[in-house]
Amino acid sequence: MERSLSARERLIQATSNLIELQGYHATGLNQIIKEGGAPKGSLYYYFPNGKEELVAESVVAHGLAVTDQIRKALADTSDPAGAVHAMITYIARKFADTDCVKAGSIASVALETAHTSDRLRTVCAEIYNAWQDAYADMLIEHGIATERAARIAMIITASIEGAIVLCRTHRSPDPLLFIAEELKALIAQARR
Amino acid sequence: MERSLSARERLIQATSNLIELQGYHATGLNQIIKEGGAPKGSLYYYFPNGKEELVAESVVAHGLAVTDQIRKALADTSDPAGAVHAMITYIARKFADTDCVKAGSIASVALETAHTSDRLRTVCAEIYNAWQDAYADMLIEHGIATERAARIAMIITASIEGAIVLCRTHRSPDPLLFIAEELKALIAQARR
DNA sequence: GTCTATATGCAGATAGAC
DNA sequence: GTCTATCTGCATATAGAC
Repeated sequence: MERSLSARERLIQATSNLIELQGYHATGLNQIIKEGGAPKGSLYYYFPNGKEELVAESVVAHGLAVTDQIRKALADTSDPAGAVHAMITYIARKFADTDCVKAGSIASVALETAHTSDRLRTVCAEIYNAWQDAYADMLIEHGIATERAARIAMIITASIEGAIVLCRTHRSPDPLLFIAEELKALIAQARR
Repeated sequence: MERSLSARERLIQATSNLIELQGYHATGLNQIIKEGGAPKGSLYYYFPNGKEELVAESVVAHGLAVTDQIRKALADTSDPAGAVHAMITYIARKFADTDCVKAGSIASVALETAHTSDRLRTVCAEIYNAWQDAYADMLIEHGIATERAARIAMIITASIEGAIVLCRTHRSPDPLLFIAEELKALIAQARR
């Protein structure tokens, strides 16, 4: 872990990394402080509400960073179908390059906490909305009607999150590559 | 829990229900035996390898039942796009009727165990393949080329699993209803 | 602000009576 | 085959020294 970051930042980073790899319940605070190079006292100093608060901040930080990446990947293109296709193949490559782990999903936190923590459920919902809005805005800019754009943005978000589940299960980037093709076809057809 | 089922069956049923609601790590064996009405001794008598074995059997049983439902829902139709649409709206209704919980997904087990249990990861992979094959067979029967059918079957599987994550996060069946529309459009277009 | 030692509880697993 | 009592370990969280 980078020593240049503050203890607080290191804890958030470590939390993001470990939770993406292992999930929410399987990741213990002892492991987080070890990986983040900070003692337990600091954790409860910066995050008085414990694990829920630490994970909430970590999901927000991660989610907003991904939102930026999505918006940048889709900006200034004349080919929305191709841009979405390129973005997903990029995710697939990153996934393959990290031993079939890192793809930027928050699905494990969303699934594991939706039923027990309203705070974490709401945080995940807001991040998903931000991602979906990024897709929808781009589609609307290219002439797709608002309601249709919202639906296509929804299937982009859902199929990426679902494909990441399949990629991890099969230990292969193929599910992401397959849905990239089909989403490209869907968007191209919607513009006619 | 039904007293007519054997203790073994009750344990498997209870495991399926609790894990769909809470996830893998959040569901304890003590809760499973309480809900299933069986003592811990019976659990380790029937499942000597403990939680991993119990959950593996439970995922297989659940997964095969869902495979049957998919195949039945798609059999004997002249309209593949409409059949997929109807099937997904049926899942959305069941989800809404169960306080936004039950939709038949195995994503939480898949995500939580992909990195730590090869047995559970493989079991989930086989179930996902069975679902995907059910979609692909139907599409091929209706004249879609084999490779395209495999890709569409993949996006059906991925977007349903992903939409269920979104549905649980937003506490709404809308994500499933939205992807049902778009998958219908995609399949209809592929047949032309 | 930083760190360690500890409290409390429940997890999965096992031993052994019946 | 069925059941209970118990083991060991790690979880989150806290108290308090420095």
